[in-house]
Amino acid sequence: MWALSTSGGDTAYHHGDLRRSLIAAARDLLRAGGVEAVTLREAARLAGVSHNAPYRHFASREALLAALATEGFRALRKALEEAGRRAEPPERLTALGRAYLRFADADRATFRLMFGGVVEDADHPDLAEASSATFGALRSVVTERESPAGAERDALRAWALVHGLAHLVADRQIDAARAEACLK
Amino acid sequence: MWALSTSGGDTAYHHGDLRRSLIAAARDLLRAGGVEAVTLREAARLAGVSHNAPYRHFASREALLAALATEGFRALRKALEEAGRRAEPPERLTALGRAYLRFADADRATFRLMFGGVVEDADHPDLAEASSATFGALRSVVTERESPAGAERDALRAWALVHGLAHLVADRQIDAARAEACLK
DNA sequence: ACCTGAACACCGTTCAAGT
DNA sequence: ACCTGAACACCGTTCAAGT
Repeated sequence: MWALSTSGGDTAYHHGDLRRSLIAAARDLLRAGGVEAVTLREAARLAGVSHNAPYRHFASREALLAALATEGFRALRKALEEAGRRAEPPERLTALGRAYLRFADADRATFRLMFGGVVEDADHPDLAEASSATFGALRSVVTERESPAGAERDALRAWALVHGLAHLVADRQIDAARAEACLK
Repeated sequence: MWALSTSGGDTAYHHGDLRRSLIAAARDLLRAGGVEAVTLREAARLAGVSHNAPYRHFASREALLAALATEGFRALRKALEEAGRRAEPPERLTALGRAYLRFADADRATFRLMFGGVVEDADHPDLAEASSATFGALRSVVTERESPAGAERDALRAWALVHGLAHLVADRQIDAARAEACLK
C-alpha cells in the first residue's frame, strides 16, 4: 500500500528519511524557542510519527541536540572555508572573522547550542570531530602569516576577539555591523 | 509550636528564608548539572518544602533562573569593582580582565546561564538592571584612558576579547592561565 | 502569609507487540 | 527494519484547601 511512498512526499520518512525529518523539525524548534524547546516528542509530532519512533535514529534527546550542533559546526566550517577561498592573505583573516560573525548573527540559537555547554563534545564523537575540524580551518588561517615568538598568543587573541564578538552578537548586546567594524 | 523556629535552623524558611534556601539549592543544581538540571521541584525538595511552595517566591522556573543570573551579575560586578580599586590606570584594565576570566573559570555554569540566552533580560527587570550595572562598571574603566577617535571601537574590542576568552575558558577549550596571558 | 495535596498536561525513556 | 501503544517516573503550573 505504501510501498510506493518512497517517491512521494508525506510519508518519505518511512523509508530512511525520518532521521533527516527529525533534524529538520528539531532545527525549527531550536530556532523558534531555544534549546529548551527542542523535545523528542514534539519533533516526532512534527515529523508525523509516534513519540517513540525517534529512538530508531537517536539514542536520546541529547543525541538529537548533538546532531544539530554537529550540523552547525559543519555549516560554519564550510562558511569559513569559502570565505578563505575568496580572499588573499592580508584580508583573509578578516574575511573569516566576518563569516564567523555572520553565522552567529544568522543562526543565534544554533550558535548558542554549539557553544552553550548543554551537549558535551566528549559524549558525541561526530560532534567532537566536526567541532575540531572547524577550529582547524580557523587556526590554519590565523597562523598562516606568522611564525615568530608570540604567534600562538596572537592567534588565540584573534580567535577570542572574534568569538567574543560573535557571542555579543548572538546575545543581541551589539549588532552585527558594529561587530564587523572591530575586525579592523 | 513552630513560632520559635525563626531562630533555629532547619525550618527557618518558614519565616522568610525560603527564597534564599531555594536560590541556594538551585545554585547547587546549576553547578552540578547545568541549566537543564535546575527544576523547581528538585529545589523545593532540597529546601524541604512541598513542590508547590516555591510559587510563593518565584512566579515560574524562569524567574528562579533569572534570580540566579542576577546574583551572578552582582557577584561579577563586585569582583570587577574590587579589581579596579586594587590597581591604577595603566594596569587597571588588565586587572579587570583577569577578574572577569576568573569569574568565568570559577563558576562556569553561572557564567553560561548569564550569557546563554535561556533567560531573557527583558522579562526580568532585576536581571536587566544587574546586567547593565555590571557592563557599566566594565565600560567606565575600559574608556577611562581614551577619548580620541576610535575609542569606542577600542573599548568594544577590549570587551569582546575578554568576553571571548571567558567563553573559551567556560567551555574548557583553553585553560585560565593561557587566557590570562592574552590580556597583555 | 505561607504551606499542603490532588490534579492536568506535558516530558524522556522503556517495553512488548505489531507489519 | 521500522513503527505503534501502554506504561513509568519525572516536569511546570494551577487550584482548592488547610494553619
